[in-house]
Amino acid sequence: MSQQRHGSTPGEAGGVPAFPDLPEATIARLPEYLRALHHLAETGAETVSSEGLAAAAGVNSAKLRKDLSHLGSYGTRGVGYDVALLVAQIEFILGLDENRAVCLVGVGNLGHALAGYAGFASRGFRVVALFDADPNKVGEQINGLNVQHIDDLRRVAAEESITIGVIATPPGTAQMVADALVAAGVTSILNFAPGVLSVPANVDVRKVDLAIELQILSFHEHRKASLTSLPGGRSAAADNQEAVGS
Amino acid sequence: MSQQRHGSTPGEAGGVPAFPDLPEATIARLPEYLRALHHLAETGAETVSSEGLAAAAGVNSAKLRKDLSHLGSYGTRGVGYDVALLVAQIEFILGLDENRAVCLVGVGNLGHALAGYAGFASRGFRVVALFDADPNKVGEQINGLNVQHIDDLRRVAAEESITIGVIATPPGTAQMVADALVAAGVTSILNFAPGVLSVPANVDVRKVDLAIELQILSFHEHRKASLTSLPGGRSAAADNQEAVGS
DNA sequence: AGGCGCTTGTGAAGGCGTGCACAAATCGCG
DNA sequence: CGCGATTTGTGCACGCCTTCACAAGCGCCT
Ligand SMILES: NC(=O)c1ccc[n+]([C@@H]2O[C@H](COP(=O)([O-])OP(=O)(O)OC[C@H]3O[C@@H](n4cnc5c(N)ncnc54)[C@H](O)[C@@H]3O)[C@@H](O)[C@H]2O)c1
Ligand SMILES: NC(=O)c1ccc[n+]([C@@H]2O[C@H](COP(=O)([O-])OP(=O)(O)OC[C@H]3O[C@@H](n4cnc5c(N)ncnc54)[C@H](O)[C@@H]3O)[C@@H](O)[C@H]2O)c1
Repeated sequence: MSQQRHGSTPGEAGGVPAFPDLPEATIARLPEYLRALHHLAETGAETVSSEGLAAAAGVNSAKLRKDLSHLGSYGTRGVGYDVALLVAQIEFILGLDENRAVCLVGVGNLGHALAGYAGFASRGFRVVALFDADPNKVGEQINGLNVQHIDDLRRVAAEESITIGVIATPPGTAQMVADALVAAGVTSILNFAPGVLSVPANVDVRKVDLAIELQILSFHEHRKASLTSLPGGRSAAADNQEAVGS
Repeated sequence: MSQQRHGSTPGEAGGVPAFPDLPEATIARLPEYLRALHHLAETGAETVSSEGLAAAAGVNSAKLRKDLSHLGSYGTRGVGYDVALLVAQIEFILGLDENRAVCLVGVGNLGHALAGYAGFASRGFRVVALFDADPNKVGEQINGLNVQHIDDLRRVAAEESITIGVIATPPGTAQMVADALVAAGVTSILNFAPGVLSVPANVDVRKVDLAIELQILSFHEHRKASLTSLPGGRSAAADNQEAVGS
């Protein structure tokens, strides 16, 4: 999904096994495990079984075990995983202990909501700067942060050691903004503008496109509707439980 | 990813090949092709080669051809694909010609931005209702739509034939809202609240979690940082081009 | 101390997705 | 009318991911 780079292992010299080299599919699930673990920790659980954690994260338990085994897992047979320990492990692997600095470009409709979102801070990130090109927006105060002009991006990024940038500008300017981010030293981009970004090979891009998500859902709606000729009516054959709830 | 259901092919009776039964990976890319095609159509192109379209969509051309071949493709060897025809085909497959009705639950920070987003309407969807539980929000007018109380969901959903619901409420109430949506007949849910939803097997859920996206990026940052001991500096070895730009 | 139940970690198999490489098809031109 | 250039559609091989099934390990209870 999205535009990833990550070839296979580069010809790593024989020394320290610098990094576990986890499968992409696994690292994409770690954040979900982490969220579930935090939730469990709040309820006072000291340990979890792979079954329990898997249910809380919405995955197969075998998959979970294999995922955790990849990072040289700390589990105890017959008991389960130590919640606190696992949280620390995953946070380290994801690099969340570094509390990375993030900047947001484009403080419009969406950007405004993102700038005020508490979920960033609570999950390992600091939004340290907001940028916009509109002179009317520059100077505006949002959630304790000043909106700055996009031309200051390079300077501010250097000052604050920003490595992650979020793009929330109109599609037409997204590539321009991406170029500016890259020039400012950003090496990871989260893009909300529809369209494909072109970036150097050392820069990672992840894309969030709402319309695409809806269109995928629409396809399945279409498919379901075309099967109404079959029996079965609309009985809700619920099969999974263990809702995370609050 | 996310929580999908879609087992393999159910024991379909011998009759009409009701639906192409496309691979999930393919249908996840169709929307991107569609966006690229619309862009091409605006520039006046009548046909595209697989190479051209693939570049515009940011994928391998072989993959694109295989994807299109799955839907009994309309391409001409030696020429390429007819843009208008392909647009119509993909829109039909995705069910976008039905202009599906969508409702949004939770008109807070994020919900407000979503409610005002023009990208829904322009890409095949009608946002026909907004719901919230907060009496202060009910009655508010956003983008020509009235915010209604969540208790009216069932009635309105029936009246407007709503099949897709978007959840933008706090995590603690997301499951409750999902249950309400399902009870109201919604069979596809796009969820912005972190956490796992439990729904009947006939309901599709897709999840958008910003923090997860950032954490995946963070991992790669962490990995990159751990490789600074290697040569290579920061030369930007750009390898892909064909930016979509405006 | 020994046995029993529980849970992890993993070997192996199967399925899915990707990308190469090429045959088949079509167009345009001489 | 035939030929070459071009581009699609796909057979095939490879690798990744998922899932089952089970041996190995751990703690508790007797
Ligand atoms: N609003 C939504 O709910 C929503 C949902 C999904 C995707 N998106 C996408 O997110 C992007 C932003 O949407 P929006 O509704 O917030 O649009 P918007 O027009 O409200 O905001 C865009 C902001 O970007 C700023 N901007 C424009 N060019 C810029 C530049 N070169 N540098 C810095 N800032 C610049 C503008 O001044 C404006 O403040 C769009 O690409 C849209 O397609 C929006
Ligand atoms: N704000 C963001 O940028 C952002 C980004 C990513 C994810 N999210 C997630 O999206 C969700 C909403 O975020 P937000 O910032 O808009 O929160 P918010 O608190 O601003 O808005 C939540 C809204 O939901 C309404 N609500 C609460 N319970 C309800 C119920 N049972 N039925 C109907 N409406 C109900 C509230 O009245 C409120 O208007 C959260 O789960 C958040 O984690 C937000």
